[in-house]
Amino acid sequence: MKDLTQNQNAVYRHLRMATRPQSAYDILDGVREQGLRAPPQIYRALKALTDRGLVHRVESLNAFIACDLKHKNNRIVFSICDDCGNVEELAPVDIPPELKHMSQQSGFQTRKMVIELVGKCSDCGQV
Amino acid sequence: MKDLTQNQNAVYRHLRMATRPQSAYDILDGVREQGLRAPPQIYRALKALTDRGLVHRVESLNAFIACDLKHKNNRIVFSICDDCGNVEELAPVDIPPELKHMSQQSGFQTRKMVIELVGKCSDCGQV
DNA sequence: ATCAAATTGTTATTGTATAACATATCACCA
DNA sequence: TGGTGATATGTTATACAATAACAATTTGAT
Repeated sequence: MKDLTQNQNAVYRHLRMATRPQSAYDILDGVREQGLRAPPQIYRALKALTDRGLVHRVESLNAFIACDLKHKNNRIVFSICDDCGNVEELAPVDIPPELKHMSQQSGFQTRKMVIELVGKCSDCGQV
Repeated sequence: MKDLTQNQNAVYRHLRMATRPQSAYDILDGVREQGLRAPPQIYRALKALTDRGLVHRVESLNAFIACDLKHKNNRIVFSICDDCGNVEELAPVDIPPELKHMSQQSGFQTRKMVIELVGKCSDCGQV
C-alpha cells in the first residue's frame, strides 16, 4: 500500500486478510514466509501502522485488527463478542458530553478515546 | 472487608493503598508477607474481586485498580495519563445513543462497556 | 467418619512485549 | 567521494503477564 516498508506491508496485508483479531505471534506465524523472524519486527511494524491509524490494538484481547474505516481517528469503538471472539469496529462517536465535562473539570486533556463493548454478537446471542 | 477470603482481602487492601494501577506481579510483591507466593493465587483473587465489582482491570495497562465508587457497575470509565501513568476512575456514563443504536442494528447485545480516555492529566498537561 | 466437591497451594509452562546490541541503510556535506 | 552521524532493521536474549495441570487441603452432606 501507500509508502509502507516491506515489513509493514506484510503485517498490514496479513491483518486485512484475517477474519479475527490477531496477536503479534499470530501475525509472526503468518508472515514468516515473507522473511520476518522475530517479535520486535512485528511490534515495530504494528507501532508504525497504529500510529498511522491503519491498525488498531484491541486492548482487552492483546490483539490487533486492520482498520475498516477510512479515518485516521482518535475515537475508536469496538464490539467484542466474548463467546466467539469476533470483533467489529463501529463508526466513531463523539465523547459523551457528561464525560467531556467531567474530565475537563479535573483538567484532563483527552487525546484519544477507546470504547469497547463486550457482549454477544448476533450469531451467538440467540439462546 | 465484607466476606472476602484472606487472599482476596490481602489483594484488595493492597490495591486500595496503591496510588497507581498495579500489575499482578506488583501485587504479588506487595502481599508476599501475607503468605501469597505464586501468580495463580493473585489472579484468582483478582478474578473474584473483579467479578464483584470491587476491582477493575485497566485493559490498556494490563493492570488493576480498586474501584473508588460504590457501584457494581458494568459501565466503566477511566482517564489514563500517558505521561505519569496515573489513572482515575470517572463516574459511569450511559452508552451513547448513537452507539446503542448502531450496535443494536447489528444485533449485538452489550453486557459491559469500557471507556478509556488517554491523554494528559492536569499535572502533566501544563506545557 | 467417609467421601465427593470445591477451594487453595505449587510447579511448570505458555503467551506477550521489549531491552540491548549488531548490522545495514540513508542523508549530508567537507 | 567517502567519512560521519542519524535512522532503520535484524537478532539475541530476557522481562513481564497469564494460565494449565496437578497436589494438598478444606468443606459439607450424609
